[in-house]
Amino acid sequence: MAVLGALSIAPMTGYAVREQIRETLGHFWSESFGQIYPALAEFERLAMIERLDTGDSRSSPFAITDQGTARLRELLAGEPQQPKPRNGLMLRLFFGRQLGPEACRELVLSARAQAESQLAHMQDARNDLAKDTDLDDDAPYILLTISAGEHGATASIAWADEALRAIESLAAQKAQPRPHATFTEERP
Amino acid sequence: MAVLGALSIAPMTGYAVREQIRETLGHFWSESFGQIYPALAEFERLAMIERLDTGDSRSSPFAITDQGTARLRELLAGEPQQPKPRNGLMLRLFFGRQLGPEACRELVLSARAQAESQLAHMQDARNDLAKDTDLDDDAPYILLTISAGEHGATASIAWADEALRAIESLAAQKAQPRPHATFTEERP
DNA sequence: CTCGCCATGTAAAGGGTTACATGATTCT
DNA sequence: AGAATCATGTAACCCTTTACATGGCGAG
Repeated sequence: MAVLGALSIAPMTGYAVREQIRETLGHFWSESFGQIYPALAEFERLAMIERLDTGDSRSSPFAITDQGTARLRELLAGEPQQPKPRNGLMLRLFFGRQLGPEACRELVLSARAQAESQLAHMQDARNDLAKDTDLDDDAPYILLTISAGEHGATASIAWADEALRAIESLAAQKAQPRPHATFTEERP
Repeated sequence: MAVLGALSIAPMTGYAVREQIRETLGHFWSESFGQIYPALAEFERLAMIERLDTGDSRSSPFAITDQGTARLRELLAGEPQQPKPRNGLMLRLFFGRQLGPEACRELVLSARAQAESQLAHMQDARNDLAKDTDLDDDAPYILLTISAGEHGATASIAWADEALRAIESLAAQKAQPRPHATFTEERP
C-alpha cells in the first residue's frame, strides 16, 4: 500500500520510494529495501506499475498504471488493522519501581526531547507542503497526518512535564519520608 | 521483560501472565502464548523464576527469584528501542485523495470512537488502581502510564474533531467549486 | 454430561529487518 | 583517485502470531 501510494504521487525509482517514505511518512510508517524491491517486482509482474523509459541510463523510475491505482484504492479501502502495541517506554515506566525514580526521569526526559523534535519536524513538513505546488491535490489529506503528528507530540510534551513533576515529588518523598508524621498526629 | 515484570508484581501462572498483560498493559504491550511459555521455560532453566508448590494440583504459579529480579533490572535499564512505526490510519489518510472525503471521514470517526473508549478504559484503570492496595508501591509508576494513555487519547479526540471539520469543508468545496470565479474576475 | 474456562505447550507459516554483494555515478 | 551517494537486489535470520493438540476442572 505504501509503495503504490508513493508511486501514485509521482513516478520514482525503488530507492526514491524508500527515501520518500522515510522523509514524509517517517513518523507513521517505514519500509526497508527487503520489502520494497520484491514488492516492485511483483507489482510489475501484475502490470500495476511499469518502468518509464527515460533517456537517462542510470535511472528508470516506475510509474503506476490504472490497474495499480485501482489496486491501491482497494487496499486503502480495507480495514486498517492496528498492529499489536509495543511501547518500550511505557513498559519500563510500568515496572519503574525496579528502575528507580532517577532512571525513570531520564526516560521521560528523553521521550520529551523526542516529542519536541517531532513537533519541529512536523512544522517543517507543514512549510514544505505549502511550498510544493505539485502536491496541491494531496495537501489537504497530508495536512491531516501532519496535524495528527503535532497533536501527538504536543500531548507527549504535556504528559512528560506532568510525569516529571510526579517523579520529582516521588523522589523527594523517598528521600524525606514524612518525618514522624504519625507521632506528631498522635500528640494532642 | 514483560514476563519478568509481571512476575515481579506477583507470582502467577503463564496463563495469568498473559491475562495480566492483556488487561493492564493492553494499550502499550502484548504477548502471545507462543512467546510466554518458551520464555518461562528458559527463565526457569536459568533459575530466574521457580515454580511455587501450592497444594493446588492444577495451578503451580511461577515466582521470580533474586537472579530474575536482577535480570529484570538489567533489561529495564537498556535503551528502549521504539519499533518501526506502522500506523494504518495515517497511511490511509496520507493517500486520502484516492479514497475520497467520505471514506476518510469514516476512518477518522472510527479512530475517534477508539480513542474515546481508550479514555474510558484508562479512567477505569485509575479507579482499579486506587482500590488495589497490593499495588501501592507500584502505583505511582503505573499512574504515569495511565496518564500517558489519557493524554494520548485526549489528543486523538481533539485531532479527530479538527480533522472532521477539515474534511467537511473539503467535501463542501468539492461539491460547490467556486462558481465561475475566473470568469467574473476577468469581467471589467 | 457437556460446555467453557484454565492451563501448557509446539510447530508451521508469515512478516520483516539486517547484512551483504554489486556496480554506476557524482563529488571532492 | 577515493569517497559518498544512487540503485538494485537477495538470503539469512529473527521475532511473532496462529493454529492446533492436550487435558483437568467447575458450572449448569
